[in-house]
Amino acid sequence: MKRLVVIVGPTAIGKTAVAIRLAQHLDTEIISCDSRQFYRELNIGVARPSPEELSAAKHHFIACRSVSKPYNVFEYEQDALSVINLLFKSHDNVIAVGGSGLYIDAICQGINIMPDPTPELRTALSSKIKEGRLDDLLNELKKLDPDYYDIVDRKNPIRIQRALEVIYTSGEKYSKLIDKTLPPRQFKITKIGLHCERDELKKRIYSRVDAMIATGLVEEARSLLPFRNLNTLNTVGYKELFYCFDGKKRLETSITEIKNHTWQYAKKQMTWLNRYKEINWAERNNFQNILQVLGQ
RNA sequence: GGUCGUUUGGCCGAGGGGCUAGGCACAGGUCUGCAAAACCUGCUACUCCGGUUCAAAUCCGGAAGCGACCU
Repeated sequence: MKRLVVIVGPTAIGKTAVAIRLAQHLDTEIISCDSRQFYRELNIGVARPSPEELSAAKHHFIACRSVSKPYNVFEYEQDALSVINLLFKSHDNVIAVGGSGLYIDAICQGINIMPDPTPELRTALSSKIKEGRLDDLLNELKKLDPDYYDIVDRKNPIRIQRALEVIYTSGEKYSKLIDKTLPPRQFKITKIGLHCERDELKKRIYSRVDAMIATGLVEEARSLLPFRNLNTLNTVGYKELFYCFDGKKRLETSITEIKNHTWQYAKKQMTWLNRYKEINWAERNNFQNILQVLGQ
């Protein structure tokens, strides 16, 4: 049976290096599972693999999109799956690597099919939220889909909006649509979680941020200023610098914030990883251990 | 040395006799199409000493720190 090796772990732990080494070892290619590395305009700030790294092993879904044409999980899942299946025609193993939990789940478990809302509907709903009429939307949701109303995070506007978008465009209950069991994948999945000590990861994050600044993150961010209102630019490493360009913050402050926010991001990634019961943990440096897990 | 002002949690900051804003940071958590996003929970401080009061972070007196001005 074909096998997808999924390498996960918090940001800056060294997933890229492990994935490349493993790709070379298994003579295969890499599917990136990083929701920010999709975008060609984002490079330094999202720690995109270097040209050397990219040529050391074939990567898919790196810099394949523009920030002005964002991906969504469903579209990504479709695309990723077809690439994976294509690769399985000539390879026994394919590697997936990345830090975006939702996207990893989409690859591993799939995601229910739901219709896309029209931009008009989306705008209409989000402007209601901006006007502070979340309660109206909640009442609407309560009426249209009481089951989801019961379980939804009622303080999270994005969740409410999403549910209503789906309900309005599909004419069905959101809770019904997400309830459908997804067919299992036709390939084996082995998840490997990279681990290291907390303080070490923190240090790695901090010094990676310093390295990003040294290699031109500020200039990269400045060039993206025209896109600052796009959601894809609501990203650690850029948003902090935008405030700095406004003169609202000093560069030093922004850099510290990037470090802190990246660390917080890493912690949130861990809470996502905690749901993977079947994960195989390995120390970040222990490649032999990874090979063992894979039975190599 | 004198006068005036100021002193609130790790940081910023509002309030101003009883019910202790808020933000950031930090810690923990949630997650089925914007996910490096969004959201939730926790974190009860008012410089010190004395006084007034049933009750003081809040009023009064003093001390200390800080700031401005004066000599």
